[in-house]
Amino acid sequence: MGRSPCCCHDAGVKKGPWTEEEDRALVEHIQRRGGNVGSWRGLPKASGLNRCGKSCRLRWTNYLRPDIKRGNFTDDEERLIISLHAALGNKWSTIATHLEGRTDNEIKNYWNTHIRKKLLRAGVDPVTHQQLPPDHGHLDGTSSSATSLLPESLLWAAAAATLGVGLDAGALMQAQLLQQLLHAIGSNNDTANLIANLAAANAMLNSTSSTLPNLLLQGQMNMLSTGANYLQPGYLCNISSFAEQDVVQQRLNTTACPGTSSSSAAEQADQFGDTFVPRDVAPAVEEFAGLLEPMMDLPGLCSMESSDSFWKDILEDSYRF
DNA sequence: AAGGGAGCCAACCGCGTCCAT
DNA sequence: TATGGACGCGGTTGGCTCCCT
Repeated sequence: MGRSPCCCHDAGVKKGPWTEEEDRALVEHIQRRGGNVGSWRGLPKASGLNRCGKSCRLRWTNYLRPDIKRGNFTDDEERLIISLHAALGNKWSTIATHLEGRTDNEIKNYWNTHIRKKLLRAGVDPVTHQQLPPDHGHLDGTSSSATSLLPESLLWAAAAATLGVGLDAGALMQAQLLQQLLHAIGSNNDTANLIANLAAANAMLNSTSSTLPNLLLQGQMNMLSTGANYLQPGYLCNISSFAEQDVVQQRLNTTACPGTSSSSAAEQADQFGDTFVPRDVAPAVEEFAGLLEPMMDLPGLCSMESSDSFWKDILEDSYRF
């Protein structure tokens, strides 16, 4: 399967920055064809451009396409990129499909020039998304308490290992969303981290690419609280509206004294009934439960008896909260 | 004002994959 | 099944701009 010589190697084919005339010629040509490019290889000749077809494709997809979003990345977009990168790695084109109007090249550049440095400053390895060793030179000399409280790398690695093969990116996003929520839950006494992680989770929920309705989150948390039973139910109440300011405040008040909640854990667990999962979304919740079912197999990945077992760590951390 | 370093980003390069034959 | 053309992707480069000295 030999690689065909690219037309870019032809003598006389123009390289480098595109001129306005070239842009106009490319756009007009594609518009004349009703947006249907056809063959990129044949495009330069058909449009009268002295460019390689590859170069034309790149110019169109990265710059001239009408649906490209201009301007700075929003905080929500940034968090979504980080979450997706944690789940997918350097799959820029896949990540780009989750951000409307953003190109893979743009995301890749933004990652390399902004996010990467930001993560390093926060003491997070931008490749593995794990906490860097304490002796790593943080620019601000601090580390994120939320990220250090939960065994996130284990959680995510196990979740990814379990979900990654059989499920699509939407399911992966849901697993990552769960991670964000666990972060939020784990960020006791750290309002900034709590809100940041809730916002990240909320951004994922509101993402146009999210494959599941927001309400399904309730099903997810219900399953986790009753099925896996590794988090105290009190923390999970009404989690879908968690990011609302008043609820955040309520959460902060509650977590200030975790043991002094007015209602018992059992009473709070009851709230996961019809109150929080309305009957009209029950079929959707069921569907989502099916998607997340592989996560229920997570304990099987490592022994409960093992001293470094995954679930044991989770349990210990959750009870500490 | 000028020079140099750093940051940014559009564009290029080459490999992997898909698909038609 | 093998082959080769075409496309798409991720890594890299190079030139422009900004900022600092």
